[in-house]
Amino acid sequence: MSTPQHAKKAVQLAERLCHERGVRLTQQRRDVLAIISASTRPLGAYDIMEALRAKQPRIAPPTVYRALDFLRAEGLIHKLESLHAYVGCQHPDHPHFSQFLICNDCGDVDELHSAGVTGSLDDAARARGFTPDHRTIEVVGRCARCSDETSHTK
Amino acid sequence: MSTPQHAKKAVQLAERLCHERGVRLTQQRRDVLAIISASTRPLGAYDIMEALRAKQPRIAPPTVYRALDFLRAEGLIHKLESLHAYVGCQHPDHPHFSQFLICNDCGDVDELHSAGVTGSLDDAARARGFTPDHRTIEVVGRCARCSDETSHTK
DNA sequence: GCACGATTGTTACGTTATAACATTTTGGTG
DNA sequence: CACCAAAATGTTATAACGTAACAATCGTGC
Repeated sequence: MSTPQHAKKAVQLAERLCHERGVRLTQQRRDVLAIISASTRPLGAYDIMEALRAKQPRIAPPTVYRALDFLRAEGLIHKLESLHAYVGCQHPDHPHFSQFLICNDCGDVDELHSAGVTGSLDDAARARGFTPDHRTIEVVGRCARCSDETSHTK
Repeated sequence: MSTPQHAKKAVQLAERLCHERGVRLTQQRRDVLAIISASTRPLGAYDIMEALRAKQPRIAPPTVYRALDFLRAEGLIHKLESLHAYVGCQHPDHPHFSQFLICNDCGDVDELHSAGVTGSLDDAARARGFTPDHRTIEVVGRCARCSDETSHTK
């Protein structure tokens, strides 16, 4: 799912989107996005900082968090609250609400965009007079691949 | 919503449930539950520790986290991942999946139990071959009361 | 009483995140 | 081009959240 090619594509798409939006995808931000996009797993901020240090040995936490804030604001990455970790967005080119399936076994994350989930949640919220702004929807469990592995006798 | 009476009732109910389940609601655990139940707001672990120190000045973090772990395992409290904070459970007497509405303005939290939300989320997950275990569903926005306040001219 | 598991105490540390202020870079304007 | 203002980054320090590891104590059943 996440390969060097995938990372390159993600960065190229981000370049285009940021240009269209009149915001600056600086080298730092590009680097952070590339690191996240190249990973098959969610990365913590300090993991990202480690990776950045290959290029810039003196990087400090605020630099990383600022890049993460920017990328999140532009919808280029998502934060998984239940893991304190970050993943690339699968569809950064249009606004959407996501749900995440996080596998306990292999650590892989799948990003969903179920209109039914968002709809029923927003309905339930509005029934209480609540106006939704940001949604955090994460499911921890076991992915299809890992379920298959254990259903076969090893 | 959360008053001293409410806190007392929550503790009494917890007493009964723990007794039925054959687990021990010790003084520490009772104190932590009482502190959380008496608050109108989600409390961080260190907030709780501060409150405990009124009785026991030498409390350290592990003590608090152990009590929180117990109370969560028994379904007596919930953790709000997006706030790193804890709230009392509204319906500890039967197992359920919750969704939380978190007001950006006043900080109040409302606990929902929408079968529609859980159902559509689990459906979406299973459609990907994913087996759900634990769910984190939190909505940040503006509650009814705070919306009312600003719609009236001040 | 005593043996055992459960609970709590204690010390130290790991991880995640931000405040505050200095410096540099960038893009527009005269 | 030189200058300015805003944006971005650097830097230092610290806040906030959470756990590992081991010792001491408590509680219950035998």
